[in-house]
Amino acid sequence: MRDVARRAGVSVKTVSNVVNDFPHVSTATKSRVLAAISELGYRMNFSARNLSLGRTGMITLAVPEMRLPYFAELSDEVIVAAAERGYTVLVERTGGLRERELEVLTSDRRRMTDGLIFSPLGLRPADAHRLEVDYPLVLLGERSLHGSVHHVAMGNVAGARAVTEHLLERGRRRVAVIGSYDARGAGAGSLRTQGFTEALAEAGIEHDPRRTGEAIEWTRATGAEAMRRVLDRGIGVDAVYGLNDVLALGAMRVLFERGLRVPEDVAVAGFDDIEEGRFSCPSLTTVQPGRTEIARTAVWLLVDRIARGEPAVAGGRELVVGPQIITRESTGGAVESA
Amino acid sequence: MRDVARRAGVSVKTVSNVVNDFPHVSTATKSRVLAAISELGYRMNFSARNLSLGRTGMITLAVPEMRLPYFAELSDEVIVAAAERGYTVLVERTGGLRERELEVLTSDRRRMTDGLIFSPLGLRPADAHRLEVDYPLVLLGERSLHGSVHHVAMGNVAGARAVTEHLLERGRRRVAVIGSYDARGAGAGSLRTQGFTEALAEAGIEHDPRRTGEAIEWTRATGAEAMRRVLDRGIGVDAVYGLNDVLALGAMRVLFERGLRVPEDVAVAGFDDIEEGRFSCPSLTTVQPGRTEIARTAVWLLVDRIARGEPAVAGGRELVVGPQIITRESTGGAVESA
DNA sequence: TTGTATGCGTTATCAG
DNA sequence: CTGATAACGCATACAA
Repeated sequence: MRDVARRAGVSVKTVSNVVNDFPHVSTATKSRVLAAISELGYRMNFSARNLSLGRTGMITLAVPEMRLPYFAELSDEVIVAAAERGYTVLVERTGGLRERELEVLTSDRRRMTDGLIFSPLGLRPADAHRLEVDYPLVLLGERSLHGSVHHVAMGNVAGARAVTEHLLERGRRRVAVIGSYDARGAGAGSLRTQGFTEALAEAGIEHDPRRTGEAIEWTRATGAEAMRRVLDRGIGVDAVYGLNDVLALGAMRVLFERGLRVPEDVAVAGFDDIEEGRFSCPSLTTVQPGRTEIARTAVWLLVDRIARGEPAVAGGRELVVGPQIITRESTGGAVESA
Repeated sequence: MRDVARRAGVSVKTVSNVVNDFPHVSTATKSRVLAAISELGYRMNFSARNLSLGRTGMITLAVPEMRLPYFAELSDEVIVAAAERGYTVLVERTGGLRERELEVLTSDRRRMTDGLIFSPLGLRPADAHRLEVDYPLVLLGERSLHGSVHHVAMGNVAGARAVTEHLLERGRRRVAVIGSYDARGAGAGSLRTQGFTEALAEAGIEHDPRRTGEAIEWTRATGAEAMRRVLDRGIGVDAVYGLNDVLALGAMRVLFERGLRVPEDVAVAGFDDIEEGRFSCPSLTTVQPGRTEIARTAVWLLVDRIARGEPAVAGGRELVVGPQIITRESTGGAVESA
């Protein structure tokens, strides 16, 4: 930049003004500077700018794994939303492990960016105080672990309720649930289980715990295993609710292997509305949690907080995005959209 | 850091030495400095370090879209491999658009990181010279667009050949191909088409172009559309080769809708070995391109080049990772592993 | 082994 | 509207 200044016969400050498109620059000097810039092939040094500005124009997105379709699709949305606001996204992979999640919150690497959008999975309620960080933070995806942190939640309970009710309306009474009870009590698992339980209770149905297939990780493989365990107990099942779509798809795979027809013998529903479920055979009834809105809202909240330089621990807002049930072939096709 | 130095009664330099774990520091002063650091809650400023060092410890990964399972799984692997080498990954989303891809190569944002791992999709051979950049660059996934750039390729032709031969060995003769011919000639599409064509030719079979379903984008939806077009031409089809797995799964969905059984009526195979194909109904025969090895190799090549500060345009190496065919239910189950 | 001085490339301040 | 100069926080000679 100094070279450019010399070549254009102006000061460094003026070059900076031109580069940053500041208002008070005469057209003449501006074009002279621009000429010098292109002649010298000058490119700005971001590290220097970051140091001077105290900001980096990057935000961190911390998710369990990219290979989980929900997080892949979410990341896409976050990256797009961030780009709209002029931010680039640094991805941290936690594997859903509590250790790694705590590490991300305090790591040095995190400090390279202006803020964090964090989708915790392994964190327990007892870890809530660890979320009182001194940088902009927005939590994603489940119930607030800590009231003072911005948080964009999905309607886990409502969605789970609605989809369970849908199964019951289809005349199913022996509904298996695939996933984890998540005894920690704050995660999506327990909330979705809660919605499921509530719907059953309301219909006067008692859930037989033998129809619960637990799964710590939420993958197709663990969903399949959980489904096998339930079926192997020899208890009748006429519907399966997967706590998310990949679990449901894993379960569906096992039903296929055992020669059970979906939805004739067993209806299947999931949660997340990943694209895969629109093309599975049969296509999967699910809950659309409002992923796009969640991502956009999270980015906006974070960028706002960054812009106004607020301390992160001040008045966190909890925004809940409404879920929408999408009925497809796996429960017998469209009936209603609640 | 100055505060820490003052508090510990040493110089800034000494603090820096401690933080960076330099050898020649006495244990006494070291512990005194560490104490001061924790008392003051000091954290290093990365922007400053980056400015001084001229490196950032970040690399950029440019992919079309995260929601495409292949790239989601690839990203996961790259992130893990980068972490092993102490690097963090910044994700750029190109959408597979040529414009965006060219932009990524020269953008200011790119300059925030030490190097680029780039999976081009829209770039044409004519754009090859645009790859002569002055920073460490590693290309991913297809044939070399430019000889002087490091490049990790998969065995597209060999894999496509093998999987087509597998279909032919199963007695199929009317094989449809779903995807794009990619007339630009350098992309995975044309290479995989080439392998397909070669295998047919070797078996003395002439490919009827009416059995080609083109698709610019490679998604489940475009795969389904392409399959529909082929079937609607009324020409017989006893096998389908999707140029990648999501295309094949989209095609399989259409076969399902039309009441065609897989593999009895129509055998189906894909390319990529995404996890989804292991759990689809039926499970999908495919080509495992060596994703993990590709990601690891790319990261190592890039980090090496960064470490030794070589100009990017010097002697690019092309490494080809061998593909492996994986036979599953969609072609009638395991027969051989080539 | 540790301190001092200087540079990294930008932005901000405050004159002019 | 523009220029000189001081931060920004750390690393790296080189000196002690």
